[in-house]
Amino acid sequence: MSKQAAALTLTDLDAGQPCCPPISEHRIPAETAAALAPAFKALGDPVRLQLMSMIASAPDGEICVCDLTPAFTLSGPTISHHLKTLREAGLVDAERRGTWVYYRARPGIMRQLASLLTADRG
Amino acid sequence: MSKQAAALTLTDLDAGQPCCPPISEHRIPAETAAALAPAFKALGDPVRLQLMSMIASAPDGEICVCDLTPAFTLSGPTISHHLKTLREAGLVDAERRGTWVYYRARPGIMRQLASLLTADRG
DNA sequence: ACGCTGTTTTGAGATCTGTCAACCTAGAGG
DNA sequence: CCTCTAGGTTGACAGATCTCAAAACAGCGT
Repeated sequence: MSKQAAALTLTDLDAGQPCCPPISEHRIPAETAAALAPAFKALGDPVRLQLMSMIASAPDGEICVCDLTPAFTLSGPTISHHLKTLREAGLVDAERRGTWVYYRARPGIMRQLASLLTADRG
Repeated sequence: MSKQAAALTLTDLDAGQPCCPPISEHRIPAETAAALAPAFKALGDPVRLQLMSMIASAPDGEICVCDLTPAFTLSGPTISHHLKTLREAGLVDAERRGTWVYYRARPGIMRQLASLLTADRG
């Protein structure tokens, strides 16, 4: 990294909606890049991208860790670590209900990442 | 990488257009995740995200490295390294014309990444 | 209280990443 | 051929990341 000044945090991105025009229209300032990069970084691992997909496409909007773990040939702690990374990136929320923990996607940030990549011109 | 079976490569993603529905609609298979994750990973660094933004928003569709480097307080080799990462992720193309090297965004992959994140429901 | 199952945390090791200094290559212009 | 500038490559180092085993924590049963 480097030194960022004002520091937009990732949770800020959930509140305001448009955040910024597509990168094909305007250069994003350094602070915006610093705020958004961690979200892309979190999606930059095959396991996490697949986890994110499973969570986002869950029929009830949420999915149990017990349904996520057996989909991979990875240990429980490793899946838990990746889920924590997605959580800290602000991409998902977790809720414990009794024995099981359920994960749910946060649509706001995903929408912002998508709009950032969407080119409105050629 | 590792050992994936069919192995979609990143350059494949440029050809076919829709590649896959949004992750909020269907789980993406492991091969798709493995193919797309490197692109997200490349965007997961603040410097590269800003570089990508500068390239994608360049007025003539392309921008000289000599215009990119002075925008950062980083050494030339470091910028060159990040540009190589973006190149290998299939996000940009480079062309040398005389003394200077020009970078240009590849719209296909960006569009696919965006559509992957775009939720059509909820 | 005890044990059992699901999930997270901790600790450790191997690999990867961001950065720079030093060096190399490509082209322009004498 | 020589020199100058624009970029890229190599080597090295500190710090981050991925993974697992072991331990800890949280609830549910009995």
